[in-house]
Amino acid sequence: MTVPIGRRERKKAATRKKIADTALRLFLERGYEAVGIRDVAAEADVAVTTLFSHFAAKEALVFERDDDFERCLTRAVTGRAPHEPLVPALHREVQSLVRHCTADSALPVRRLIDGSPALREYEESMRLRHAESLAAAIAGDPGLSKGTTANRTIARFVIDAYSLAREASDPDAALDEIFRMIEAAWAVARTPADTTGTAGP
Amino acid sequence: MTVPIGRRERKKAATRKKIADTALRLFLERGYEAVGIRDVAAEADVAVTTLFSHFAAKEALVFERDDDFERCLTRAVTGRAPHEPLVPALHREVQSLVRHCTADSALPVRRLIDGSPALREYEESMRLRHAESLAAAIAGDPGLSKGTTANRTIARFVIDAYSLAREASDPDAALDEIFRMIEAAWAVARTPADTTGTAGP
DNA sequence: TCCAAAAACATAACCGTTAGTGTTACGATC
DNA sequence: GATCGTAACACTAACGGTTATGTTTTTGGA
Repeated sequence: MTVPIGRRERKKAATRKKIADTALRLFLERGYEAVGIRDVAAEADVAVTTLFSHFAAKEALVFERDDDFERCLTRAVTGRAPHEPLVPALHREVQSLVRHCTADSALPVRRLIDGSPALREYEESMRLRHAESLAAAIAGDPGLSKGTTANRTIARFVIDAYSLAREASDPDAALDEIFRMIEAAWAVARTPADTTGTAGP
Repeated sequence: MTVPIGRRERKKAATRKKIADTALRLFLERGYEAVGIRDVAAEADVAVTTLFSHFAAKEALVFERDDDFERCLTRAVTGRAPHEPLVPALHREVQSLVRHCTADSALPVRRLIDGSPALREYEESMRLRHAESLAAAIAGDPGLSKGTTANRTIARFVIDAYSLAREASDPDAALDEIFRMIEAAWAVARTPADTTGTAGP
């Protein structure tokens, strides 16, 4: 009843993990492009079709923990203290995410990704999906209603902040600056009913 | 001296055009994924290798005129009137680009792109490159020096504006709103020397 | 115990892309 | 105008990611 995880799901998870671990190890050892899907499958002792039943593409083998990213972001919106303003909450969360991925322990994987165009491209297209769900989370917050365009725009800007800060020489400083810009942008985003220009009576 | 285009270059351009035209026609007729590279090559009466010597990838067959996009953007920066502020110039240019691609004549191609994940992904990764060269153009302007981070950030925001406005139900209105946000963001971006916070004397 | 669903499997193919290896047509040079 | 280097093109064959097809094994529950 509680969490009756049966043998079946446990085995499935184990297989998935074994594939991911094996793949990452091989990629780090020999380089991403130098390792074929068939190599990974053989080393993990599974069939190629099994591998693809767990992972949608070769690139996905590297981004195992990536729904985490999405969850962290949306939770920063939906789970923040009542009346806490949106942008600072996102700032904190993105800061934590950037620090997490610029940490020394994550360096080998980062180098792996940066070294392969295919992986970089894949990552960017993931970010777009993340931006969409972030926009949805913002849209779902009754406290702040600024209109669809404003929500989606801010969501994109936040994702940009993550990706730009990561590449900067001083990620923390860059992130501060970008979020100052985002704060200003959010401040002037208009509410749905406000269809007038900038003029007042 | 002037533009001595020889037969060779003319033939090359003709081959390229024939391939692109054939590809687009087939894609529109049967759908992008339903047409293989070998189909295009056969119909254009060239070898597969020839096709790939003109186009880096299958997706590139659809985005023939895409350096235009990049050129328009950078020219909007480098070629604007002296002392004309940056953001409005970019606004005008992006507006023109959005209108161009939401025009009725471009609709079939847009549907083609939106209908294929591969094409959407390819387009987005192009946009990233465009953002980089836009950032470079901004960085190259002696009139405005706000620092690398600010430049790259604004460049990304502008690209976002294009991509978000295109998908909006009212592209013009959405673009106006987004550029109001960008204007605000640009206004608070700090100059390279300015390492202080928000405080004044 | 037996059944239906789920998971893993094996094989073979499809498709984009590239390497290797010529062959032709052009433009420049003498 | 004959020669020569080279850019463009062609053909074959392969490589690597991905998918279709159909089969066998494992598992949870009736």
